[in-house]
Amino acid sequence: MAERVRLIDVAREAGTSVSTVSRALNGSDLISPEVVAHVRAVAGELGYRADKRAQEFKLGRPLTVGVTVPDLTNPFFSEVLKGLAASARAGGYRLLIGESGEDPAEELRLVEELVDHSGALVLCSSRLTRAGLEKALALPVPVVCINRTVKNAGAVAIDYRAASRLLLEHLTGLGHRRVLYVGGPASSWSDGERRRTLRRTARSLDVTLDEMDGGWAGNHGYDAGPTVLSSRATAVITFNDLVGVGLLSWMHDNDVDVPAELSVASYDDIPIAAYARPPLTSLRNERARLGELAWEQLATRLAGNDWPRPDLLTPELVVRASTGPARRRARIRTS
Amino acid sequence: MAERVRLIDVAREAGTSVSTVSRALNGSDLISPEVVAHVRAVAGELGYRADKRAQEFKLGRPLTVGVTVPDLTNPFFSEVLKGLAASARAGGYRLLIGESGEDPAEELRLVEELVDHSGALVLCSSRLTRAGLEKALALPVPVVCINRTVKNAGAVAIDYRAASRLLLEHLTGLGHRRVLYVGGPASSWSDGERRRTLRRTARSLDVTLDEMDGGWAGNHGYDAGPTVLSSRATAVITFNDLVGVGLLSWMHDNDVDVPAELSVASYDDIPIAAYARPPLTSLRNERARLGELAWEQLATRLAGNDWPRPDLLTPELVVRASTGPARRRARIRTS
DNA sequence: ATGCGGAATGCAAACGATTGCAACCGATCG
DNA sequence: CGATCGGTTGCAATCGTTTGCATTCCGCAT
Repeated sequence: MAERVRLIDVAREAGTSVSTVSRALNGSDLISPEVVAHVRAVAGELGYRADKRAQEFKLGRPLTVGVTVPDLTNPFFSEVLKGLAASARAGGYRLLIGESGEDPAEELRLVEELVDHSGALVLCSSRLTRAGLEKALALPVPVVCINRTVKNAGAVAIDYRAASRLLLEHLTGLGHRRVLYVGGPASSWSDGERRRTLRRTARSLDVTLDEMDGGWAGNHGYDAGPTVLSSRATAVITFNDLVGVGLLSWMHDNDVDVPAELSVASYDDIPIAAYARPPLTSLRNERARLGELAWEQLATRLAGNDWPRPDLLTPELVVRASTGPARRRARIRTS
Repeated sequence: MAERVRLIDVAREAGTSVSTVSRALNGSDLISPEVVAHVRAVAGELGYRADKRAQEFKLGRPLTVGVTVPDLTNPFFSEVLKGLAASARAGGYRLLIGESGEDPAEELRLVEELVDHSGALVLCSSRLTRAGLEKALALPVPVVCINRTVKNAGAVAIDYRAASRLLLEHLTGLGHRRVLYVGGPASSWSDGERRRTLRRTARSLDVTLDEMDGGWAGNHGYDAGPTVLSSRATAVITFNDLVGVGLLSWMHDNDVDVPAELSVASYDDIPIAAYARPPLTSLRNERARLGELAWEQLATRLAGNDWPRPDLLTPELVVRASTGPARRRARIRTS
């Protein structure tokens, strides 16, 4: 923890003015090469580092992007952040990350705070209410939504219509006619989309779709076990892999044979899906790409152009051992 | 995206000077209550938001903490971040998060960048080389290390000595005399600590400890399967749960009965450990608390005091079905 | 009436950097 | 030999906010 060196210190030491130092360091062509070399040398010696706060303040544009995510520990969001961080960094921007804890009110507070420090906002799987979202979009910075489509803002999302179709076609192909969806958090837009598209596709495929409420974590899936077992569905689709793995775990504990007695499939294909027993059939999506695309939209906008059209990412079905042919008759077991 | 409102705009509209507006908004007692009310009203109407960049610049202290983590998608780090973010936020600070991708050189670059924007640094499970760390500590901001002890800096860590003892005592209690450790990333200080303390404890418990190199993710554990199986150990300790789950998965695929033929235990107890089959015996640690403590150290230091002594968090062994009595004789199977 | 004190307010100087413009230099040209 | 010019350099203003100090205004005591 040494003392902070300022431009004026370098100037004094180098025997020039601050303007000269500034120009030398920033590579202006108005300065003679020898002076540049000298100043650079002195600056290096003194360990000068520009005060970015002063710099950004003077230049007027914050090189920071504020990001909100519902939950940092969810692998889906971590990977989106990974992609976003890498792209933003390449573009000279940094990420200010805030976690809302799946709470719409907290997310709004977060947004208000982040905007004060950022030149742009990325809302990842925003749990904001309609009104909250309007408020966010009225802020004096560009906003991109990931996994939530809105007007007058950037938007990148998973193509849930395609996703749901892939899942249901896979299951009907295995002979399933009755499918249960174990839902996610009520405030999640993507849960809504999953339900909507599942319903619609189920209708067109002549599949009966049951729905139940769930959540986003492993325990939500585990706890759903009894209800799932007592339902008449032969296949289950869970909100995400964490829920799916939790459900598989309950089935294992209760000696339900997956997939012989029940098929389980899910969205997202996070790494552990492959290591679940049985390995979980899931929809792979390029989450990191989602972050990259969000940045691209933002970059376009920051360059002064209009918002590009929303990006939609089509997932890919990864079939594993958790799904199999529908059993022929009703389950005999008494739960 | 509206126009930016500045103090001077509010002042003009309210018919006062900027100083009055500033004082009114910041709650100085030098201003008459009516004026305060009026100014507040006008500011609200105009939608004034202070330019934090200018504010922090003027006040001279950056209210931002830079954090590096090796990998955002690792649940261990996510939870540390969660705890850190919450505490820092409560203290009026924000987090600037950077991901090094497990790469020491990249982490150093990251540190250099973060420090320009932050008033303090937290290095989470730093992969920095000794020299890199020295460099970081020489920076003009206070630095806290999580899971890596250093002098002249803040430090909070898991008590790996206690951790390793808990694991080995559990295993010896089950009759295991030969244990294999599947290691983590070479650049990880905590892997070094785990090895060191395991060796030491093994000696004192008269257990034979074998070691092999591994990594930090599920596939590292899965890939370690053949080597593990062909070893003479009856129990395995993995670097972390991700590796452990991967290993369990391989054992399942290859019909090795865990824990009858082989016991598996691990560090960290991330949520999925409980949902693995069999559920994984692991060491629970309060990762979020690690983040909170890091903040507390930082806060003490920022308040002008000396660094407090390092915090050590003692983990707790969660025994699950992946560990059991040692088998009596050498394995017969041919891998 | 004058002076004085306290409360409320405004003026102006910072913070550390960037940058338009003026000033300066030596050399070249008329 | 003085004016001019291109190439360097320094002066000073500026970004939006905070804050020490001066100023104003009031009432009240002398």
